[in-house]
Amino acid sequence: MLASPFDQLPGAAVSRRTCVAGERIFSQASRCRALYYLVSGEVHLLRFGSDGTQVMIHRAFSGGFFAEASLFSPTYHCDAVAQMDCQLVRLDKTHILAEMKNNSTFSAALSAHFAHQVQSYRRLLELRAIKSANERVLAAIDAGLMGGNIKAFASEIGLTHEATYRALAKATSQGKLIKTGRGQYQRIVGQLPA
Amino acid sequence: MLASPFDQLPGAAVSRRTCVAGERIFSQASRCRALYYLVSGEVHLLRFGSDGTQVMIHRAFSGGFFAEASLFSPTYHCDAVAQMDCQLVRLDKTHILAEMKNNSTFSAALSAHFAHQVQSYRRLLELRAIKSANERVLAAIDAGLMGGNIKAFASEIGLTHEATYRALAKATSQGKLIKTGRGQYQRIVGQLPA
DNA sequence: GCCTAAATATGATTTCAATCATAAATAGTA
DNA sequence: TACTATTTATGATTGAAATCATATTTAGGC
Repeated sequence: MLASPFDQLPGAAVSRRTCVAGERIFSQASRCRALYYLVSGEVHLLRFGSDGTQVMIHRAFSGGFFAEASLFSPTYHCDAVAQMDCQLVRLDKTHILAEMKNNSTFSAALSAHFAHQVQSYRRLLELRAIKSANERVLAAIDAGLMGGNIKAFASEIGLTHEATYRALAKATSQGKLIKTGRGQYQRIVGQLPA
Repeated sequence: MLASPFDQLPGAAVSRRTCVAGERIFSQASRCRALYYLVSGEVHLLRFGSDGTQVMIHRAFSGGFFAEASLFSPTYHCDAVAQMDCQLVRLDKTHILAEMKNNSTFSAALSAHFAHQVQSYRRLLELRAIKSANERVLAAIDAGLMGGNIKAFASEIGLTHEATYRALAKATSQGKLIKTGRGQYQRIVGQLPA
């Protein structure tokens, strides 16, 4: 089941595919022909700087989209790498652009979708501006960014995994988190700001 | 003259206003009724964290928009502060939402506008992930982010102004920049990556 | 079940931007 | 013009995260 507004698209625009862990779904600078909906699995969007350092630009989970912003771009501007076996829905770019012309409800919903993305990037920017690793990690957990993997979480919030592990350990010793298992932490809600 | 796609709006949606340097155009959490086009001047969008630190979320210059992403939000999620005397165009939110329903060309263009914003935030995120202050400053100049004021530039790229001045001085001494005046620097294009 | 690889975790050291301090140049203003 | 505030600029010190190193635990493949 596709999420709004893409559920309004004609059948010809939609096709299913699977990919295995580690697979590159598309690469930076390659021609952009589609965007994707993730049915299950996890996909990371990565950009490689001129010095070889990689930046995680987006983490897509089940029920999320990726590469939407490339709709208006002739080429992809990042790499998409499956972090595990994934089921995904391919949404053809030309069909989407056509639907936008014909269906104002669809384009209005698409605008809203992008506007929310803009806001989430602003929140991420705000989060990454927190200098203290300890505070940043807690704020990120409160923002619901810690899904599953600590290393990916660390990368998303702009810290090394070492600094993240240390912050998690410290917050746990301070009673701000409880450790429910290896790599599993839960926020003590009583500590949330009023 | 309004930039696309907002030039398609009916006259009733559009009104002009001016504001003076330092004026707060809107505040975080206040009701969102309009978005703005900047005819002349400069406006900063700032968010204040729970610890009091402020983050620059966006810098709008002549010919740019701000608060577009709040179109689908009942309240503003940041403060807008005029950095100098400004002329701006107020675009009524309800009119825009109505136009989106009726005019698919308008909504398609609006989607494209937001998609480009998403991409520019991704570029900013990538830029801010560059750890070395020296490299970050040069990358930011190459990305065309240095407009006018060094302190605002420093804030936009997530560095202190001291670190930014030092990086500018160092790059100048290394011949990567030329200093054309107090606070005025120009990139030596021969040094750009191939 | 064994072997390898990756994630989790923590210790030691270094590095570099933040911070604190200060000064000169400029802009604004009374 | 004199006075104040701000920006530009640089020096000294500090602190905290990056880096390097090394176990341990877990997951996955054969």
